[in-house]
Amino acid sequence: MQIGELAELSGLSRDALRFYEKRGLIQAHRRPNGYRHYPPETLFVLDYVRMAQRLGFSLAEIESELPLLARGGLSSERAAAILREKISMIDARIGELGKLRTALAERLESACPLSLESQSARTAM
Amino acid sequence: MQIGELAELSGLSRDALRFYEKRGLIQAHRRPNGYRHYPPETLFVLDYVRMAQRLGFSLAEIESELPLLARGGLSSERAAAILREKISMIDARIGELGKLRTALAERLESACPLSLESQSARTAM
DNA sequence: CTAAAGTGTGGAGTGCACTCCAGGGTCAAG
DNA sequence: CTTGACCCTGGAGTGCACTCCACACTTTAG
Repeated sequence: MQIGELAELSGLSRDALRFYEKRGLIQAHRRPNGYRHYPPETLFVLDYVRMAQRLGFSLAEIESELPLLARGGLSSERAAAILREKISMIDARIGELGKLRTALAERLESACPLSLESQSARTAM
Repeated sequence: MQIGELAELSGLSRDALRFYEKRGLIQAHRRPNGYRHYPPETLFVLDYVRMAQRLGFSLAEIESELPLLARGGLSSERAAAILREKISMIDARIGELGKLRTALAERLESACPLSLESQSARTAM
């Protein structure tokens, strides 16, 4: 697969893909003519990157774990530790979202969903 | 409360607070000497802003709903609709996090948590 | 009265994650 | 053999969310 196709399938721009390659998030083989050639798994890597990114992780954070997970650079225990840490970060984030959801839902159920000034100190929203 | 105290209590910089004011996220009264004066509720607004932001909403998105929620600019129905929309966005996000969590947990339980290339197409991570 | 700490403004600078562009090579179709 | 679609590189530009700075005024402590 060359860059145009990958761009289309992944929904990312060619420039973004080249940028990700520079940062080490994805890799490409080169054809004799210099064109990049991607294995199909690259799509899964990109899916993961995009999802993690949408959930608030920076490319730097994604970068630091992805090679470990995808290309097995380290020991199993180390990788497992990273996974566990990541999972607890996700749990924390889910918890926060739940809190925010509750706050919004309460406000929605209350007679008057407006005005923060008047309701003052009861909820953080 | 003046800006220094608010900065300390909220964990934001004075510059960030002045920036938020320019954008309309918070408001300050002015003392005769020109100093900003904040009512204590500002802390709740800032809590909300920070939480929403950490969860991936841009200031522009937060901005567009906050005045409605906090200062009651529109009708109740409109505000309620915005709240409902926001809640469903949150639900969607929680769902995505759950999927990501499952994918990571599966990988953790599998004998070899490493290598994406070798596992290929089963999970997107 | 002076020094230090706090506040004001406007504007330039920063880091991130791209995006766009100029100038140029490659390849398949007609 | 030309035309159009695709690809390459390096570097400049963009939008967001701040952050830093210079210079000036105010307030508080000694």
